[in-house]
Amino acid sequence: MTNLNAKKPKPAFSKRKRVPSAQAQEYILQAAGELFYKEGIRAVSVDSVVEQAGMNKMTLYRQFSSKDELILAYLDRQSKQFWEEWEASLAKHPHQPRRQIIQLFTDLADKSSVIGYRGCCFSHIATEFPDPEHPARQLVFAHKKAVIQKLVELTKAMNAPDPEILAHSLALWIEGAYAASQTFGADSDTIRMLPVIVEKLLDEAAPH
Amino acid sequence: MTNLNAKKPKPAFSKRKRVPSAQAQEYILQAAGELFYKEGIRAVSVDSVVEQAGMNKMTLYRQFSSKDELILAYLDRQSKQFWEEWEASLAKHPHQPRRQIIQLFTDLADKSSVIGYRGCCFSHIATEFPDPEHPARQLVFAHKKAVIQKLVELTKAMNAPDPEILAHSLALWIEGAYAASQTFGADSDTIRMLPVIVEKLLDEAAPH
DNA sequence: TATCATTGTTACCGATCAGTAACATCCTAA
DNA sequence: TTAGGATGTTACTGATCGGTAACAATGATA
Repeated sequence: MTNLNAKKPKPAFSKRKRVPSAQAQEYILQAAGELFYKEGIRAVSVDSVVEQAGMNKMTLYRQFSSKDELILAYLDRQSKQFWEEWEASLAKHPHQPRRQIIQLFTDLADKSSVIGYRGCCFSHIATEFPDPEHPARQLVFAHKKAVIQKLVELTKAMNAPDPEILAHSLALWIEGAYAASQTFGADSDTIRMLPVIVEKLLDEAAPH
Repeated sequence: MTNLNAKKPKPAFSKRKRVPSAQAQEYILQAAGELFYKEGIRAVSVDSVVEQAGMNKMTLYRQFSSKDELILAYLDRQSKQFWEEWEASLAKHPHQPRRQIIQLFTDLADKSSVIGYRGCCFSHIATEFPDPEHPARQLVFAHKKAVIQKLVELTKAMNAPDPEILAHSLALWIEGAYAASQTFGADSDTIRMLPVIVEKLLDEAAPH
């Protein structure tokens, strides 16, 4: 009752296995990736990340000094994965920028049609963290800027008369697809039309 | 010390003014509108809404049975405002659907360039409430569907050969503009190009 | 074998959250 | 004048949040 400092002996089951910090970090980032994307970043507690990872909260806080830092690590991972998928799309049609662009959108439409798809995790950040000065927002800014830059390279490579305009048009559709996939779910007319309208735009912007 | 049930007499300043419930509701919805949009819905507490409104928490809970219900009322308001602005854009060029569409995007670009603009509050909901069955999500779904429907009406009115395709193309750009304005802020190349690319698309989709 | 940094575990902190009970005060209508 | 419903105010609940202290167990190295 009054013995506030009582130490419970605890059976000390010692079910615990020692996990090297690098692997623990991996588990935690994987769990964070799933939960943040599925449920939203603010909605996911550090405790639930830890539980999903099968780790202990202290283990997390020994790797990441705060939830914010965990979020940054999460975004870093997502960005790497994004560019891997991007390059995978391009690799299907080497040196054919027009077909590469169409492939990007076809793959995007495919991904958007998977149940559980929730759009772009970077856009989620922009919504969930209104302060543009937040470090996570800076990562979002850099990421989206890089996407436009890569699109410009592609539209230049296909000799579009106005590569900037075309690239921004495409970038807006990418963003739109992210949003639409969230609103309308896996079965969306808009998403289904996406590759078609891109092809039409490319035809008109730079006849081949 | 131990007198837990002590009632503090309170000077009873009686600074309180009685406000009829309808007006209280108005104050609360106005405060909720500002805060939800600016800071995000999950990030805004009921207490802060109440404080911003200059009301008391009980006053809020006598009008809205829960925060969720307040959110629904907030969305209802935003939807009404959205359609008012939409109609205002159309009214600038009666019976000229092509110019009406361009006006919609011009006005959208203008709004997106205002400091503090945070994109589409309905898209925020989709991000912040992952459960598609959430009543707020249903409102978002209905709203976005209505937008596409209205766009189809416009593209049909301008005798586009494929009004559905054109309408969805435009809808994707609207969504994209919302997202881009958040990422890049008030000074965005993408947003600046928006009216131009729309005009180009309209020219090519349905020559006038 | 002894050392000691690393890892595992529990219990806790103060803050904040959505929501409510209980009571004080006011205003209107009869 | 009075009764009673509407409104104002305070203080509270139980849950959850991000983050930490303190200590126990472990295992590689010397």
